[in-house]
Amino acid sequence: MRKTKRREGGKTDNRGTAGPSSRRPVPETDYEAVFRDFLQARGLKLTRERMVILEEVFKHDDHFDIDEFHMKMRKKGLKVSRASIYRTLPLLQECGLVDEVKTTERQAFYEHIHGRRHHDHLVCLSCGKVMEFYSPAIERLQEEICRRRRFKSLRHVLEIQGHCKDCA
Amino acid sequence: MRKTKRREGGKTDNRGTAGPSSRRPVPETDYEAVFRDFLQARGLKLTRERMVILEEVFKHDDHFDIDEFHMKMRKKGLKVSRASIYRTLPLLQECGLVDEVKTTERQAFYEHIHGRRHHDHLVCLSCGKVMEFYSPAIERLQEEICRRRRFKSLRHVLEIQGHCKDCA
DNA sequence: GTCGGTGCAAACTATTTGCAATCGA
DNA sequence: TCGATTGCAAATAGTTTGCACCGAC
Repeated sequence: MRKTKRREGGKTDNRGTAGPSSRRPVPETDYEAVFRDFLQARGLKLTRERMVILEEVFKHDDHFDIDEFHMKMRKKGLKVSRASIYRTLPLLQECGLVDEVKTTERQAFYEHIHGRRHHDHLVCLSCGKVMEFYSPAIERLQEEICRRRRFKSLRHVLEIQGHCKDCA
Repeated sequence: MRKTKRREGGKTDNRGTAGPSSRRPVPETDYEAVFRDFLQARGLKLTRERMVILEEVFKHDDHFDIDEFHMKMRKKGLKVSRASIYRTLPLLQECGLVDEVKTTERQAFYEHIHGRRHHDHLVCLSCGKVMEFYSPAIERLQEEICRRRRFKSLRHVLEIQGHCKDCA
């Protein structure tokens, strides 16, 4: 075994992943369009692998790491190498579809952010569960701090570690 | 070269690191006593290496990573292996003298916290400068969030990334 | 047909660990 | 003395990369 797995999760897709064969006006979900446009604008190719990865990313509604992600795809019979995943996720990040989530674990975690609001995390050190929260007040205070220091904030990471109510 | 160095920094010590030969009532700085007591309580030995590392840690007034730390020691002629540093920092962390700082970089950063207040960080993505800040209001809001979720908070990491006023 | 992309395996980077020699209590 | 600690080198773990073949445009 490679590491301490965090939750299994990854609920199945329930966001309209209508196949390209459906209604005329919206032949593809918007994240596909975003990625497609991004690739085109950069002169990059739209490969089968990239699309498979994109779809899979949007089927995860929570954080995932690359190893877990890769294995899940293999189980489904989707053949994409780990290297391609490592090469594709940064692209998805660049076009704003995916966010890299920093946790205390060694490896990187990702989550799709398209259509989701920014949020921060509560991480349970016992069971590994990750909960999201969002505090407008904290966001505002952070902006205030940056303004005072004349710091141009681009992103932030707020992770609270401890024990969830089930593990306490 | 091994990695993208963050600032060089590490201002020289200006906190009373009075040599053990100074005034009678305080023959050693308190962090030394803390470490000594901790080791004793755990039946661990006070070795030359551990002491050298401890002293060096308290000479850094900002974040440092292990590689940088090790090289700085070698330049000073202090012979301690990287392995010992890797083994000693967790001890210092356990006794509350040192904190591991999570950043977006791959490697771990450390900073001594003894006698310092908890604080969070502003990290400049251009020059790598790290600024500290502390917001009681944010701390309070975090506690509030944890209380509502019945989450027992043990620590948190808040890092705001962006560009400092010199790099903007 | 032309590059860019893919998969594989080897390379890298940060960290951990087994082991024999060494050292503190 | 005796077990804990050290340094070294080898082992891990996550990620990146060189290269030959393949496929999107």
